[in-house]
Amino acid sequence: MDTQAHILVVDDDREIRDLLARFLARHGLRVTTARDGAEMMRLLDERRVDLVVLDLMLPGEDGLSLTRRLREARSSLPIVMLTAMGEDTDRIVGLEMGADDYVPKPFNPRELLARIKAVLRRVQSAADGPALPHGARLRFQGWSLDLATRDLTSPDGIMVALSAGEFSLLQVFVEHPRRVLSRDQLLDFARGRTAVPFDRSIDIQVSRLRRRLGDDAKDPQLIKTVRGGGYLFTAEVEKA
Amino acid sequence: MDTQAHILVVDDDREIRDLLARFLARHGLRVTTARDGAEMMRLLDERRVDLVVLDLMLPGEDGLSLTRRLREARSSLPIVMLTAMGEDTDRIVGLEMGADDYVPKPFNPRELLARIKAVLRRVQSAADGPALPHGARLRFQGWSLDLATRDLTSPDGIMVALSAGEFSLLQVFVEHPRRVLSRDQLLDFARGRTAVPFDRSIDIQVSRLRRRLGDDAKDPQLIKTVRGGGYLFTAEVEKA
DNA sequence: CTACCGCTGTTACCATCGGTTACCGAAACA
DNA sequence: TGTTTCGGTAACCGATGGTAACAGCGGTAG
Repeated sequence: MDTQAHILVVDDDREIRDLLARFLARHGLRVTTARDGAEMMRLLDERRVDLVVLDLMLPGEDGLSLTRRLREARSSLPIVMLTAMGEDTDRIVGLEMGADDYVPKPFNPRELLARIKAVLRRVQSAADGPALPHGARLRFQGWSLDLATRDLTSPDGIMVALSAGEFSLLQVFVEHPRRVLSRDQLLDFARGRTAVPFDRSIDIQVSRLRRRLGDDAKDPQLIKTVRGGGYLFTAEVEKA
Repeated sequence: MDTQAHILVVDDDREIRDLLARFLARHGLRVTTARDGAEMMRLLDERRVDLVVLDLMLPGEDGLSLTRRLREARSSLPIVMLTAMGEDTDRIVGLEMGADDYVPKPFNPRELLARIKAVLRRVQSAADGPALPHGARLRFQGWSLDLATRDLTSPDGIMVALSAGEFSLLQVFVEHPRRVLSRDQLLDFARGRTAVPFDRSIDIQVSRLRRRLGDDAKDPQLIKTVRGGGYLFTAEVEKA
């Protein structure tokens, strides 16, 4: 990870959350915590997350069900599961798990850290995991974006060249359409960093992206400005 | 593992097959499953398989008998056996029959993975690397690359000479298409070394490879630059 | 042994990208 | 209406990437 990897720890036990947050942060990871599945889902929507540490036993929806839902929604997001030691659970975990790895409780934080790093390394090293499927194109208002080849095609069929920064910003927009994204969120998703005090870099990139898309800031069709709030990608996005 | 090892899982329980297929695939292995001995034999005939995970209890011919037959037919093929818990006799017999390792049920997937990897390591260090399949040609955007003879043929049928370094870089690209590869990964895969501080050697080799492929860095069709990330081979690669 | 040649990495120079600063106009506020 | 705050973008500059030129190395021919 060129920047700090961002770990989301989901556990209902406050002590464990705090312990892990401190321990992992001390070892160079960015950590956010969530109490339950609902909070996890909300955070995943708002921040770029590189890996989830998920407790199997949670109030409300349990870890297994959440794992299944995550696999459907964000198939490639790595999951490390925390399981209680009983044989029953072990069996269930063994059978149902779609997690990338798991660690039995009570666990040694160092072991958890090692497994997190191993999973991150694996995900990052291209040796496994299928590539993006061919022709996984997204369409919006006549435009067409291929996430695998990073090609953008205009409504009249002309290929438009995007710089890396423009592409990643557009990717964030098409993956979160029709909702207001704050500058902080955009910076987090697109660049994996947080804003410094007078940070205008997102404004600039939005301006440049609008130009590529032929969008006029004074009468925007695709990217609307929400004063005091952020930006809004107004088009409907469909997979094709 | 320079290429993905291919594991054949033989078990009559569908849940276990699916669980293992997903778990092992997540950990960098290629997985095929079979329901019984007959299907296993058919698959072994059709594909290169590096290791078999074999359930002892199977409908029809049982695991022990299959192991014996495998040892006669394909003596060196590694076998990891799944045995019902507590049946000491089975384990002993299994090992005597020639399984390389066994894992008692109910098993911990991680333990199975560890044993599979251990066995693969063992056999791989014994006999290094299987030979390339003869005449395995890869095609992408009209180009054709023969991994065995290291010949590259252009869309108009002209043979293009590649230096050793250009070939190995191209090989890395065609084996990992449609994903962003960092300079570190490319250097690691293609040269087996890690980058030193101001290392530009990959940039240079990419530039030279682009020239061979007639690709323009300013409007690349095959190898795209991802600023701050690495390079991306955009073509779809098919085996022919 | 020597001269030559092709391959690979280093150096150096230039183009492009992306973030910062600065300035301006528009919107919100008083 | 005057003031303040926010957002758009031109202009600038450091960082990143492309590649020509060169140097070192090993292989090969004479």
